[in-house]
Amino acid sequence: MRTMGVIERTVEDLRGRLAGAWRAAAEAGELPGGELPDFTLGRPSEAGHGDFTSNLALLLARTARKSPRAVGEALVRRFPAGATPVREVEVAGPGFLNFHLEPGWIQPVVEEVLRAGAGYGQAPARGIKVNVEFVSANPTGPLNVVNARAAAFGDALAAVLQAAGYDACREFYVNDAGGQFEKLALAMEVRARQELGEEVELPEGAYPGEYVRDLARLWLRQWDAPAEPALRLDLLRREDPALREAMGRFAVESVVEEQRRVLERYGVRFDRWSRESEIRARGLDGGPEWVVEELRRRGAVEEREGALWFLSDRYGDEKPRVLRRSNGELTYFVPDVAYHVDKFRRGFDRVIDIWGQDHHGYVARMRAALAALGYDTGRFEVLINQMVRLVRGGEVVRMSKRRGEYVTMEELLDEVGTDAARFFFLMRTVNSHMDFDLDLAKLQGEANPVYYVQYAHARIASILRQGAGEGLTPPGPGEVPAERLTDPAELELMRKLGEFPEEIRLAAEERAPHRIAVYARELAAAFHAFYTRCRVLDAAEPELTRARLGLTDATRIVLARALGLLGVSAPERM
RNA sequence: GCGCCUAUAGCUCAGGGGAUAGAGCACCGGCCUCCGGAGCCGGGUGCGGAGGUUCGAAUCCUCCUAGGCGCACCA
Repeated sequence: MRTMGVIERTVEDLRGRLAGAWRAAAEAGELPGGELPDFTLGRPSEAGHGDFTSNLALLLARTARKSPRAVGEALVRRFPAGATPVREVEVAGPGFLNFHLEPGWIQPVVEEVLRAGAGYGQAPARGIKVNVEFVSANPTGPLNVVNARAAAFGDALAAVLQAAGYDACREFYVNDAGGQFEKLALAMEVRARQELGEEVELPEGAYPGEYVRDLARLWLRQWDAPAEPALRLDLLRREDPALREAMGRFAVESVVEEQRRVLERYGVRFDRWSRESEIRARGLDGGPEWVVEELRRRGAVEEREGALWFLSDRYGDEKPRVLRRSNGELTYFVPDVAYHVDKFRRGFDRVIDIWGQDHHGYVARMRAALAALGYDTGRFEVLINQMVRLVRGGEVVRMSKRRGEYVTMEELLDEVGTDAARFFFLMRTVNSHMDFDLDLAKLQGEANPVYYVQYAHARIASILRQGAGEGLTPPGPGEVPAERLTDPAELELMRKLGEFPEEIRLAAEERAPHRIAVYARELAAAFHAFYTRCRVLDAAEPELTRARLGLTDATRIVLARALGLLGVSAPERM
């Protein structure tokens, strides 16, 4: 049995008492009985409206044939005593019930945070396995800024899921086979020939990126063949499939290694790197051929014009999709289905994919395939990571992938750093297009929201250092005279601390880690306001100092945890 | 043409049925005898348009407009 946070406890108490007031009023004939409506009990939008507010009177007014305010008055008259110290319940506005509590209600939160430490907000394990697959960039070139956004999002989502009690796995799918691979391998061969001095054009079907030159050069350096260029060129011009394949493999491994390195620099570490080549190699044992046969067995395919079609329109897709082309090759789709089946077979209760906007048209067919194979598609989710435009000096930075011109993820990190990049991406919802202001992200100053939050943490660290120098150490659990914390800024800060567990839960449920970024900013703001109003270290007031040190330390814990979920550092000094 | 996403303050964005719609930037004022001024406080005729549902709509539904992205026997 888990212990509830002070806000959860209070909400439950007030809800119960409000329901009790309704029952009592109904029994007295003041209000109609029947079903209790699904009413809200939450934080009001405005400070003057109390600590909690409810819309119950508004919802009951219709069936009661009374004005909402009259219903409210009846509920207030019957409102029973209980655990939470309620100073006043007022009927306000069109009929809201506003609960004004005694300041003591929130004070236990300091104790809760100090007791839980870094585990504050951590939900107990639910025993639900979630797979989060993200980035999964083609191994044909360096990662770009959209990949950086996906990486920040996927990593933070997994962290938030873990905090919410899920068993989350971060996974990267390497498309190291199929058409893109062939294009890369071909480009390697031609680039190597160019490198050896041959005047040869890059053909249409080859991967155009300039970096393939570097890879070809690296490959040549380690090529196990006679060193004479003429001989080497001769070998390459034979266009030997095995040699080309080897070059392709070399390129893929180099690129994947490079991607892994950049991601690690970004603080993203995957639990698993799955490979399309391995899925393909499985054949009838859960591989692409198995998918085809299983769909056939279930009557979901049709032979037409020499190709094999999956009748995906029977499963919610727009139209049938090709599984095997008339030239005998499987489409990319088939191993991809096998890969998703593999995730379910590995025991994941939920499978979450983060895809780029340009793949959203692919969602319906993947869903259809899983449905046709008998999987519950409610367990499969696709989140779409929208485009990123880089803005510098008020101008959109032009990028063209076709011409191989784009800002790489690494260049982005060089320019603004990991903390700013991650925080900027995570301030936004994932499914809306975003402008990334490079100038703002680079600013080491007040304008930059990431520093605002980090500054709060550094400031706390500084206070604690200063206090330690004066023999004023933060109190442990059980040593905080929290009843001394009554300033509005202190109450607001405690309230924010209390909201953290719920924020984690909502961020996980809504797949919205940006909630944590927004929360971190709000928590930092609440601390800065507290700091300005309330002096922490005051030798003349040892009790108050102890209480405020406890609150300060609790804020440090939660700020560090929130930043940690986002993958942003929480510096002691800046 | 069809589908998905988006449209909120001058700019970048939160808010996804509740009261007077928020924050940062920018702009204009204040605030250090004192723990870090990378801070605090104050300053706002904004929900693309039109209908609809509702006691109540930025939020839900329909249509329209604008932008992005898809709609291969590519991946």
